[in-house]
Order: sequence, then C-alpha cells, then structure tokens
Amino acid sequence: MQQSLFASENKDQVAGSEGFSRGDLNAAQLEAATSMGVPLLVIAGAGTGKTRTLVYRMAYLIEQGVAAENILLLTFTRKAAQEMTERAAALIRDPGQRVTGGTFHSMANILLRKYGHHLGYAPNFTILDRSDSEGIINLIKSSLELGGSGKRFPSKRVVCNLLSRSVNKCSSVEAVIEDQYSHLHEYHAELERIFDHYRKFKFEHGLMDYDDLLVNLRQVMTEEPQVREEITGRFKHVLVDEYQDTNPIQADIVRLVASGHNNVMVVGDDSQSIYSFRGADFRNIMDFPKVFPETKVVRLEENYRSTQAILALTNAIIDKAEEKFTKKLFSNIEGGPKPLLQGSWDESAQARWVAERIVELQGRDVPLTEIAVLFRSGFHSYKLELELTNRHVVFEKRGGLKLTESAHIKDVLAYLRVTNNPEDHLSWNRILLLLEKVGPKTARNVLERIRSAEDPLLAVSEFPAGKSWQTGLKKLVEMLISLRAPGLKPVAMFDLAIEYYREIFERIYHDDYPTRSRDLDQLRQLVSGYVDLQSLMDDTTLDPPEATDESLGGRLGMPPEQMILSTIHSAKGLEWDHVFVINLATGRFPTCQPFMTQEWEEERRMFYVAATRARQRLYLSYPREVMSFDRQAQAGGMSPFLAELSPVLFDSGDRSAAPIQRNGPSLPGRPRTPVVTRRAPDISRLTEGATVRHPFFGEGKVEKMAGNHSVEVFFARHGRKTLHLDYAKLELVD
DNA sequence: TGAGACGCTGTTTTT
DNA sequence: CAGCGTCTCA
Repeated sequence: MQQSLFASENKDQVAGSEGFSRGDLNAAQLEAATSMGVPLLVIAGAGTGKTRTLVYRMAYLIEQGVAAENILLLTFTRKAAQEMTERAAALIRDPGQRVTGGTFHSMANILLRKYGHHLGYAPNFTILDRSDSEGIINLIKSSLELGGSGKRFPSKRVVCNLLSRSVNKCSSVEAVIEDQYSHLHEYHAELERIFDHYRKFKFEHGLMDYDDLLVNLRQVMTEEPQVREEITGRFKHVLVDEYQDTNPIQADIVRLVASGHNNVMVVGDDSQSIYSFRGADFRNIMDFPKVFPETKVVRLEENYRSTQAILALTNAIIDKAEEKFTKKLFSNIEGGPKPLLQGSWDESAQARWVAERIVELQGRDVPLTEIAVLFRSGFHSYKLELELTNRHVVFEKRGGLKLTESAHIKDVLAYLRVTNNPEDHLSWNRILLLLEKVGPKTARNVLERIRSAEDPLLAVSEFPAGKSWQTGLKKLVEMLISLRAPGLKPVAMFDLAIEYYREIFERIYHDDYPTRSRDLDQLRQLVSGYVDLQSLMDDTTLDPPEATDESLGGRLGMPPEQMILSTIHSAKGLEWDHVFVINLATGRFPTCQPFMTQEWEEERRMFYVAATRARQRLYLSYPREVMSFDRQAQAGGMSPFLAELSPVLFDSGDRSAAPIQRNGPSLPGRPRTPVVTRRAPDISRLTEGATVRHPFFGEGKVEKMAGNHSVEVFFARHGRKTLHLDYAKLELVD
C-alpha cells in the first residue's frame, strides 16, 4: 500500500497544473478513482478526500479517452460542480476539456427546455421558487373559498410543505397526512382539491416548481425511450456527490441516466445526511447496490482534514447516534489543541466573544478566508453581523434570506417574467396588484380575461378598466410593450422596468425605500452580466444570490478577503482552519420543535457536519439565555449535544462552562433569570392512554410506548409525534 | 372593492 | 416580528 506525502497534506495541490499521478491518492481513493466497468458506491467519511477522489476520477476518465462532455457530474450546489470541474480540467492541463456539471435541478432545467415538449411544456416555462409556489396555493385557496368558514385551515406554508413532501418521498398525500400531519386529517379532501388545482394551474401557465423539474425529467425519461437514449448516449459516465442527501426521485434519475451503460459512481456519507426535509433518507445510500447489483463498495476512512483532537470530539458526537454508522475515522495529524468550549451570558456576549477571537486570529496572521462561523438557522448570526461590522471585519453570509426573496425584487423580476413567458399568471397577478386601486378581485377579473387570449398583453391593454385605474394600466402596458423591442439586452429591459416601477416603489415602501433601493442597484449589477433573458430568469430561482453585497463581488470574479458566516446546510462540503459553531443552546440547536426521535437524530448529524468542517481549531459557543422573538428571555443553556459529551474532549474558556454544570453558577452583578430545569418524566407512570403536557405541542395522549427512548403521543393541534424521552420535556397530567 | 387598522399565531434547513 | 385573517370606512 503506497502512502504518498501529497495525500497527507490538507491543502489541495491538485488545483495547480502539476498534472496527476497515482501517488497523490491512497489505496482506497485510487481504487475509487480508477475502477472501470462496475457501478461504484464510495462511502466517504468527513475529510477523507472525497472531492479529490471525484476530481481524479474525472481526470482519469478523460485520460482513458472519455470525452469530457460525455461525463456528467451531479453535485449539491452549482458552485461545488464548478469548482470540481475546474480542478479536473487543471489536472489534465486542458481547460478546454470541461465536464458537464451542476445540480440535479439545473440539469433537469436544461434537459426539459429541450425535451419538455413531450410532456406538453413550451421551452420558455418559468421556474417557481418557494414563495411563488405559496402564492399560487394562496390564489387557489381563495378561489376555492377554503380560507374562511371559521375553521383554521393550514397556512400556505404548511400546505406547500405537505405537498412537496409527498412528491419528494413518492408517497400519496394521504400517507403523508397520516404519517406527519395527522392533525390535518379532516382537511384531506380539501387538500387533495388544492393539489389538483395547483398541478393544473402550473401546467396550464407554463410553470414548474423545484419538484416538477425532477419529476418531469424522470417522467420524460421513463415515457420516451428515444429521449432516454439520447441522454444516456450523451452522458456515458455519471458521478454523483453527496448521495446521502438525494431523494427517491433523484435516485431514479441517476438510475435512468446510467441505464444501459451502468457507468455510475456515487459518493456519500450516511452520517452526514441532513436533508430529510427534502425527502432524503440516509438509508437510501444503502439501497444503491440493490439498484445496481454489481456495485463495488469502497470506503474512505482516513481523515486528512482535522487534527486528532478535533476528530476525537467528532467521533464522540456521532457515537451518540442511535443508529450506528459504518465507519470510524482516524487521522495522521497528531495532537492539536482541543476544541474550545465557551459559555456566554446571552447572545450579545457570545457575539462579542466570537468577534474578539476573530480579531485576535487576524492579529496572528490567520487569513480571514480561513475562518468561518456556523449556525443552525439564518437568523442566529444577526448579533454577530453587527459586532463584525463594528470592527470592520468583512464577511459573506451564506444561507438565510436570498436577495430574490424580498418583495421589491420580486416585483421588478415579475415584469421581466411576463415578457419571457406571457402565460405566467402568477407574475401578471403580482404586476396588476401593484397598480393603485386594483385589488385581488379586479386582478382576478383581468386574469380571467387573458386566460384564453392569444396575446395576454393585448388582452390586458384592451381590458375595460375602471376610471380610477385606467391611466395606471395604460402606463403599464406601454412599458411592457417597450420591453418587447427585439434585441433588447436584459439590463436594458431592467432599466425600463425600473423607470416605470420607481413611482410604485416609493409609494408602497415610503418608509424604507432607501435601503431597498440598494438591493435594486445590486440586482442591476447582476442582470448586467446576462445576455439572455431566459438564463437570467433561471438563475434567479435556481441559483439565487445571497442578500449580502459581498456575494456579488464573488460572482463577478474578484472574491475579496473575507470570512464566511454560514448556516450548516450551506457549509456542506467546505472546510476552514478555524471554525466557530455558535448558539449551541437548547432551543437554538437543536431547534425548539424537534423532540421527535428522527429529527433529533438529524440535528445531531448536523452538529457532526458542522464540527467536521474544522482543520486546526474548533470553537463551540453557547449563550446561557436566549431571547425568543417576542423579547422574552428563555432558558437557553448548553445544548444537550454538548452536555452528553465527556468534558475531557474540550478546553474550557470559562470554568462555569464545563459540561458537568448544566446551568452554571450565577455570576455577580447580573440578575439571574430562573432557568427552567428539565424535569424528567416519571417513566414508570407513563403508560398508554396517559395524558401528558409538552411545552410546544400542548396536551396529548400517549398512544404507544416505542422502545426505551421513545413514545408516541397524539396532540390535538399537532398530530401524532414520536418523542425522544431523554430530551422531550414531557410532564404527566393527572 | 380597495386600503388601512387591528389582533392572533406560528416559528428551520435548500434547490 | 411578519404574515395571516377580519373589520371598518371611503
């Protein structure tokens, strides 16, 4: 077994134009990169060089005579695909040989523009983002008059989640209601009706949501043999990254693309599965050999990323998982400082502490690009963003709100969207509602009129408008006609739309339009990079820009020296020398809802993913007190994921933060808010039929005792939940 | 029928 | 706090 010096270094030297040699890989990596003629399943633990293996395999295939364009690389983000294909091109010293790469969604988009007509879609269909889908659900809800009637009908958010879940898990709406939303049982018929209308609405107006991209690609490949053959002929080798986070539809697509040749390699790590909310199940990765019977399984277990001290901690985290995973990582990087555990008073103190450490690291010549702060939810970093801005530390935030999600951006894009796809009634509706004196009712009348019209714009211009709004309508129509001028570049269209929109903009956002105005400038910059309206439209939904200014600089090819603030989900696959994981507190991480066993386990895997991003030093921080959104102080305190670990694994910045002491001693000079201590339920008295109280779900009835750690409880407002007895704050009600 | 005021409720992660 | 639904007035 040849162990190369190259391989034990952290930094990637493959990106240089050194060419490649087998010595750059260890035995397992080499086997994964060069095995031919069999399907490959690579189980790759965190930091074991899976990206490198993928890159080398692409280079190897090309060296073996496969044309780069015949290789398809499917990744989780577009950025990951871009990085990997660039590295592969550098490796073979031929930048012209670029592998086709992207996300499942972006590939589906391209293929459906070409083959969607088999399913009845025009090539100019519009892709809907989350809020677009919710908007349609709302339109349908009000047209079916389901909203009122006194009952509490589920919100558009819940309705959308439910539908998406059923699509992504390939199970019936009924099954999803029964399984996850049993409290919505009584709305079953109405929900099915909404879904029927939703499907029809999208189809009739040339709209596809994220799920449709996958479903329709699968459908066209299944139903049209010649389409399938064209695609499998084009992509003779398929490589899939992050396979543990693919859902059944994506797995089907992989199967279809590889059908006939079986040249497929998937890479993943079952212990890093964190996308179950999108229909992924980490057990799916184990089914791969069933779909491809000849599969060779390769395991990568040597970690090249982190120090032994960090690995000791991450191994301990995943060791607590209920379902044991298959591998244990080891590292050759001896020693290193233990992860630092720091408790702070509240989130402000935590933000100050983190900002101070970062400034300190900068003083020790650690580049900002080697520092990242990770957290469970987008809003967890607000306080820190303020602190960093005050100290002039430049950062880019990933995850959380996207630029294209704000109302004013959607407004402007709607004008471009109806120009691109005049059947897009959702955007028409939005545009009409922006007119003064036009509300939902009037907008619906106009939409009704243009439904069957040959040319929707003509129909709008001929609509018998009321006195109060006919001038507004006239102006709108004039602007939209000007957008249709042939040969107009997207940025020219944007300027015309803005010129028209400005007046409306200042009327509806009178109090904060200066702030929002900057977003429009930012959007303009982005738009100016496009020659083609369709790809601009696609990218705003498939690869939406982050809300911070800095990300734009990156897009324009000049990444400034900056650090990263990121949700854990958006940090997938990345690594830094110094990683801070903040808000490791009860109610923050894990988030407050999941006291269900399955979700609890996924939260733990998320902690694992976060901690394994660190190369040299890991900093774990938690506030003792967290503020809920209504400004009430809540018991925070150390996350159970920290409390369950042995204290010898950490250094402690603060004695009171030692894991043994759950709530820490009170500090002088500060009033102590009483911290709610966990009252363990008296399990012996917990029997089927007993009534219990849960702080979030309210009162419920125990339906079933499930094993030693779990109990099934039915809550009137939230349905049936499987709760984790060790952590759910259940109280018996007599 | 639109616009604005008021009161209630839920609450994550991403393509 | 925002994003609902409900209510009132023009």
